Amino acid sequence: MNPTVSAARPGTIAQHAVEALRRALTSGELSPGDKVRQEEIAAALGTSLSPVREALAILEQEGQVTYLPRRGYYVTELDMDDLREIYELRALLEERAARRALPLLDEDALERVEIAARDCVEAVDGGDVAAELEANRRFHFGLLESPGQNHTLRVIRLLWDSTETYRAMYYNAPEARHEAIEAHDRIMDAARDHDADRLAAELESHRAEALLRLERVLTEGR
Amino acid sequence: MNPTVSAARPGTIAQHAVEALRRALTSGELSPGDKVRQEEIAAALGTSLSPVREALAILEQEGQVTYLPRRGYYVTELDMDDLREIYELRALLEERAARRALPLLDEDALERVEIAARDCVEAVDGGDVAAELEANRRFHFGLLESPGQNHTLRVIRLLWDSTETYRAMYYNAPEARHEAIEAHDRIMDAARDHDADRLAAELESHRAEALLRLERVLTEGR
DNA sequence: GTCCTTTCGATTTTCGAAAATCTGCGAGGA
DNA sequence: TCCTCGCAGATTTTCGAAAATCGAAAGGAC
Repeated sequence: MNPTVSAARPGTIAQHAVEALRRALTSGELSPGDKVRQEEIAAALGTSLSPVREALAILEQEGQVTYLPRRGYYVTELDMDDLREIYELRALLEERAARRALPLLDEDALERVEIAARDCVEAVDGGDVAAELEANRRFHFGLLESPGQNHTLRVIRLLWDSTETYRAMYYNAPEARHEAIEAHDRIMDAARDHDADRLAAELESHRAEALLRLERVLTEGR
Repeated sequence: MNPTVSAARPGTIAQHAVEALRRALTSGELSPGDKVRQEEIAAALGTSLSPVREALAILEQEGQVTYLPRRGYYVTELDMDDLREIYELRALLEERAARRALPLLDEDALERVEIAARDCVEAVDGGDVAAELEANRRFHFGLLESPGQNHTLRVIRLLWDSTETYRAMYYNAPEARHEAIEAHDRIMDAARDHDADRLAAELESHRAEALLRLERVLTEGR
């Protein structure tokens, strides 16, 4: 009935903690190698340790933090080899998923992707990295979602999750974000034309570009 | 000093709970669709709820249990379409991983795989499904492990984890287990010869056989 | 008879504190 | 000087109980 009242009912505190930690990771509050102090997080969220711990257990499975028993959780550090491997896996799985999904994309689905693309533009203009990351995901997964690919998408999502921290790093460069927008246009075109080969090629070059930028960020950052 | 006493010192209680839950899943104590009562598990392990919850959060990420906020955890149910999709993904990723690892396998690595194969035989003879599952994993991952494939293996492990419950189901049939042993011999031969094409083909037929048996178990079980 | 509300026991979720373990530092000895 | 040992504070891990929520049964109202 009342949208403003019922809005404040998403899930558990643990889920809230997962989201908060994700934000901390993408905003740079937590950087690769940092130790994650449970009490600190709990205090910042105004909760006890239990939900924080559950959230960390989840993020550990996603590869965003690394767990050392009785020593705590640390923000996962990836080197260029890790990123390359993950991007190769993504290439393999995403091309396959995109080719399967493309013929099944109806006007509705394309519409949603289009909206996601626009949200990307908006987020870039507003300089909102978090919103950009979210809309970017919506864009890419919108192209892949199709019946019978749930597990494939779960795996791809895992790969995205484990590199989210680093993706956020290069999105801080404005020119990278603008270039991503243009790539999205080309991808969108190919999707609208239902041209699988072109779509695959555009997605590949989009990924390759991202990897290249990551390399730059990583080598100069160190 | 005392091996029986000092044996109980691997990790945290939460990790212990993960293993216990895995055992319950593969032994059939917990079947697909079952609700997992936290208190029940905690009582069985003689612990409080916190470690159980953490364990469940981990298994949820692996896909072995499904979480419904404020309603609890349920053992994940997979249908034939799910299993087919997961096996296709495995085929894609494992062939790639095997081809990359094969040239890098040294005598030591092959030795470890050989031992795993023997442990499989032993477990089959002893009728120990849990030991068979463990040795079987050691066998297959021993062929894939190689530098620069950590993330690939992480993904493959995820795919194995999410079907572990079902793999345990068909390993209850003795003829399936003996057939697996023979397949392992052929796979081992190909690996020793460093014949990538033959290895890939043998792995593929091993997987296809497993999927076929799963189909039988699933259709008659229902 | 059907639909809606109320209530109760069961279960999940969160808390706050106790217990266990780790890290860093400084004293004592080679 | 370098190393080992052991203590003190910080941090993680686990516990036991309180709070919140859910599902189902019971009780009306129409």
